[in-house]
Amino acid sequence: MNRDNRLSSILHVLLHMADRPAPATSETLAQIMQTNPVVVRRVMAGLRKRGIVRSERGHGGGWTLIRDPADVTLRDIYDGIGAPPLFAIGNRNAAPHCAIERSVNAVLDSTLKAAGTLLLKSFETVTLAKLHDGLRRRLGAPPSAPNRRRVS
Amino acid sequence: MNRDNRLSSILHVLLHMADRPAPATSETLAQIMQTNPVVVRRVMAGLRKRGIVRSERGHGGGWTLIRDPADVTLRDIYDGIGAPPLFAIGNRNAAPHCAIERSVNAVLDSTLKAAGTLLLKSFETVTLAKLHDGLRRRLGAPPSAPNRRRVS
DNA sequence: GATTCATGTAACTTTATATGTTACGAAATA
DNA sequence: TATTTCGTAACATATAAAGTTACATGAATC
Repeated sequence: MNRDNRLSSILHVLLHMADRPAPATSETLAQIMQTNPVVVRRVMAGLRKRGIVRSERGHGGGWTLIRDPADVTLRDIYDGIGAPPLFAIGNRNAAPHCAIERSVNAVLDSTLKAAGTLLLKSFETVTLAKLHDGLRRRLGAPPSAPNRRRVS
Repeated sequence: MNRDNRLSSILHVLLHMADRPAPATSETLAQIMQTNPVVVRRVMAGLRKRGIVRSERGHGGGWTLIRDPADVTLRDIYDGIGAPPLFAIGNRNAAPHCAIERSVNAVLDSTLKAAGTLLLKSFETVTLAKLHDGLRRRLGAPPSAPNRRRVS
């Protein structure tokens, strides 16, 4: 199975955006993500719908983070990319005829659902600001100030 | 991403095996799983290595559950199929050059790892016997007796 | 208003991986 | 020896993420 990397990719990009004067073009962000600008637009479109970023067209256009990094959680971003499946394992048939299989599926589903709920809860505790400050400490840099210019 | 259904499938098959006089051929189990006998052998091979089932060749051969269903947990079966990835989400690059990306990856990894550990712990609490009795209650059937003949 | 820049999005291609299939060898029983 | 059944390599198919191309839309600059 191919892993869905959008959450990881977009987190990375958003942290770069928090360190830059807005707006950043899809082209610029694509270089950071090491991918194609269309992939950037596709994934950012979901965040725009949830009011996390804004896009502007034409000269000087691009993408801008429009919410306070302290208010944006990993959960918000996860929802922004469409809340894709969390687990790589699952049931074969959604509604099997065999009663034994239905019973197995029910147990597995509820187990996974409980684990997923916990994971999403932990996503809620991680904000962009925390990540931002956390990595600054790792890098030995001074505490963050929003939107100060800084080289990638 | 394609979901890995082996855990679900094999659980289903093992519960059928617990209800049958052993051994059951790959052909028979394939019909229960609605798949190909080779797929059955492939997945059962992992369980054999961990001493959960035994295989015999030739006339009257097939697969036999050789551990007490009360001692076989979901975790054992998960390990038996090779402990495949639990999550459908993950990092893009294992070892990125960008420090920000490394930091993001580290946070995401540790979050997923913690969730995975909890999930595996819950797998350890589910045994074949519990599933077996649980579904009997659902079906209104009498309490289980090991290896009693029963139609699929 | 024409040109350039940048997003919006549909359509298609590529890639990865789980699953399915074919083929044939090895071992056990009748 | 013939039949049954597993063991396994090799190949085919299906699905979904990611990548790419193409072109339309809108905004800023000239």
